Amino acid sequence: MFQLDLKSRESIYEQIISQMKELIVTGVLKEGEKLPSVRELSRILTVNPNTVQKAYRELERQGYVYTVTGLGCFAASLADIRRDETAIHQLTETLRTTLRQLTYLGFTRQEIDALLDRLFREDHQHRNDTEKGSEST
Amino acid sequence: MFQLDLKSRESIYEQIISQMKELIVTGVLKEGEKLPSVRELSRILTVNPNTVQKAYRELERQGYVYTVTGLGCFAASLADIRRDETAIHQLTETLRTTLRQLTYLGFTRQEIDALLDRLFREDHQHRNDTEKGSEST
Amino acid sequence: MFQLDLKSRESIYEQIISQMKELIVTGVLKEGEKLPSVRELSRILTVNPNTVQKAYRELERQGYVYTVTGLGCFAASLADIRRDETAIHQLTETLRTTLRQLTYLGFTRQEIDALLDRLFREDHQHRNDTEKGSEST
Amino acid sequence: MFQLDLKSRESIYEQIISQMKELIVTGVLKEGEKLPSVRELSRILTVNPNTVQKAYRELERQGYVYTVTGLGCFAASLADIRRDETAIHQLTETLRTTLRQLTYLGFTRQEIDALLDRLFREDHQHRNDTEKGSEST
DNA sequence: GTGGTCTAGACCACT
DNA sequence: GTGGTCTAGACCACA
Repeated sequence: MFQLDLKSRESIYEQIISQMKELIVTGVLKEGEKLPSVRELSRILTVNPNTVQKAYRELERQGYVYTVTGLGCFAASLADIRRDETAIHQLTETLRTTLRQLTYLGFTRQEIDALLDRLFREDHQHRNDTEKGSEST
Repeated sequence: MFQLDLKSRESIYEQIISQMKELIVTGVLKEGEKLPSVRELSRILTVNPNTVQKAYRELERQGYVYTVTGLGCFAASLADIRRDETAIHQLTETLRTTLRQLTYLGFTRQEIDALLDRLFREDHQHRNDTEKGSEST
Repeated sequence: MFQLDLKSRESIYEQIISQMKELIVTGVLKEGEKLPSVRELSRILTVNPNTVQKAYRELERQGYVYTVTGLGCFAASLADIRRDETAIHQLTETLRTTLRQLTYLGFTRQEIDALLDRLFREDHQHRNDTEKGSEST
Repeated sequence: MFQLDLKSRESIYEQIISQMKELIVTGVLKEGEKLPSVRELSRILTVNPNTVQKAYRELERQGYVYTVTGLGCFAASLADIRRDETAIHQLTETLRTTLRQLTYLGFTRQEIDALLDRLFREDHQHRNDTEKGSEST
């Protein structure tokens, strides 16, 4: 379910955040569904509960989950999440920087468009594979 | 010449790296041209010399500059830089992740294409402004 | 009758307390009238009986209800409740802090007065709506 | 400089946040001025560095300070802070609840207005005292 | 020196 | 059981 890379530059709690976001936003975790408890996930990943706690707290702050003390942590509604302008703005800026650097490396507009097309096709393929994988589970 | 933003989450040495890359790859610093010395640049930017030193070392590792002991640091050739498959691969992966996250947030292929178009136009504008600015200097 | 919001940061027993207070103090629950039993309310709200129990105990401690062993929990008299200097003092202190923080954020006395006026009007509207709603029930 | 109340219902890191906000927003800590380092403040308050760290991180997230790794934490500009709509919204909601509860306790609009007037006068007095205090330091 | 992350283990309030 | 806070002490990257 989770793939932690301890050697990655991305810190553990950030990896938990981004992977949990993916589970929620792809619908694997549906609205109102309970996330594993802090202690449970910390056991599964063999990391400290505080690390999971930090990730969950940030997910709540960003509106991806909501917390009920004594009950647990639950996935928020996709409609709410998608209204998150901050996330969109950050992604746009990343995109801007990446495109600019590609042009610096000599890529033409046409080459970049071709690259994007390839990525879209691969992503589409990836999603189909994932869906088939989750169906069979 | 340089714009450091202390409030940015990007560390200072990373800002030096990306701005120096931009100067080289846009041709402001031509092949073989000498970069300011570590001490000089650290004085100009009022940052710690160690910080500039770290940026220069990383630029050399990535092939953007080469160091001649006793003489200083010089811009590498654009042809060499652009042959750097590692950089291209990393940018492609960043692009892939960013596009995927945008689709997660509900963006359609059409909306993403429109966004890319906007970014290209803004970047074109940006480069024109920069060129005019450097001409007058 | 009750509106629990699990997503709220306010804990469930606190939500029960404040809503029960509102029912008593607005006269929906009249002096001496019996509150639903702990078990009954916990079933209605689908929350843990301990949670309702905790809310009732706190309401009694604050003088809003009184318990007759074996019979249940009853609304106290408004006259008694309103003589509660502790509640008034706490609200005054909350008010003081809130007003001060608004001035910190740059609000002038005039802007705060305008804000208060708006809140009074909205509250008046709210109460009219609620009364109509309870009449039809 | 700081007054921590370990018995308070407000947690330590929240007390640090609110008191640091007050120092910034009242101008005791001016824009760009350095806050005490995490370790230093933790020593002063005899609390764990992690607790101070948590408070600083939240202050940064809310835009009251900005962080430069390796240099420290600095007060942000008042102009930026005052554009924080979230804080204003939360204070407005607190105000709404408080006013409503006062009316529940039998307060008339006139009595509440008189109370507000008293609080404004006391707060004005309080601020004059504080300014004199900081002048003499 | 600075902030940032992580572990280990404790205690609390809420359900 | 749940999440939330706190301590003690370690290690890392950055300036």
